[in-house]
Amino acid sequence: MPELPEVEVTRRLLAPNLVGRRIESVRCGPPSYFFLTPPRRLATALTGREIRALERRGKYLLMALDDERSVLLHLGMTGQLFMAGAVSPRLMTLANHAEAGAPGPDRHTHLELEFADGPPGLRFRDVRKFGKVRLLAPGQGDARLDKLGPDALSADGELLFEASRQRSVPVKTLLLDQGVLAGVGNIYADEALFMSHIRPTRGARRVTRKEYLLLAENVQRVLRRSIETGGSSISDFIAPDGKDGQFQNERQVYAREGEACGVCRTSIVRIVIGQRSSHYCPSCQR
DNA sequence: ACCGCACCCTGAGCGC
DNA sequence: TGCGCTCAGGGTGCGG
Repeated sequence: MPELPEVEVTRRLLAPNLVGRRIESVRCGPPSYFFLTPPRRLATALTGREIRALERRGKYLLMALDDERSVLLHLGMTGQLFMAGAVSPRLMTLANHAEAGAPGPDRHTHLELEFADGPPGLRFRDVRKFGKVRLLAPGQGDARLDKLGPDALSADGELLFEASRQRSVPVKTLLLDQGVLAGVGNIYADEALFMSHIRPTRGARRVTRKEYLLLAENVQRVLRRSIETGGSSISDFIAPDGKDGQFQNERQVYAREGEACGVCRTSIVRIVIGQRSSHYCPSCQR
């Protein structure tokens, strides 16, 4: 689900619901791949704390607490952060399952926070458990964050060009490298390359400076547009208020294999690059 | 330093 | 209806 736009939409809708509120109780699911900090330790640390801020770094969220500790969150592929009771038109049972007195708690909801001032609480659900939660001590960094390149919302073509010179990978792979540019994922990489008329298979070194300048502009453009429309709700993403994003309706190539290119009517092609599906127009992108 | 690949996990959709 | 297969927007860790 979540690339930069979905994470940013999540942050913007969540922040007003969280900042300034005090955590009264915490419920964690069983220890799993999902918990980088053991759930019991996490629950103890969070209980009684007030949330001071919610920030985004690339596809990560950082929740700052009033004791100078913070919580690092990542949504993985299927993570959903939402306020309890949110009604999702597509995934109705999902958001309400735990609250609606359904038979037993939702086995995919791994973290639940209740607040001292009453409902709604916060829910973190993640079917595939590729998401992550980690408690950070005061001043403690995180190797994952340290490795991130500049944020993709301020993508810089000169930097992309520089980073591309010693790389032998396809340009698509370069765009997905979070150490080069933080926040671009599979959908927006394909879309930005289409907008820039660059074929995703082309070697990163074969892309010119001028093309990287255009590509950086289009990365910014497509990310901003997606944020405006609430992100892409293709399979799992719902916003914290339960609403669907709308950007999937504006996709030009992603998951449009066999459909006509909106510019030239050529059939969109799907191939695999670096174990990820990639989509492009063989006529518009060279 | 870089690259390709296996792997982490669960569910949906498809062909038979 | 059921089975087996493929696919899915994420990232890490390994060996070459």
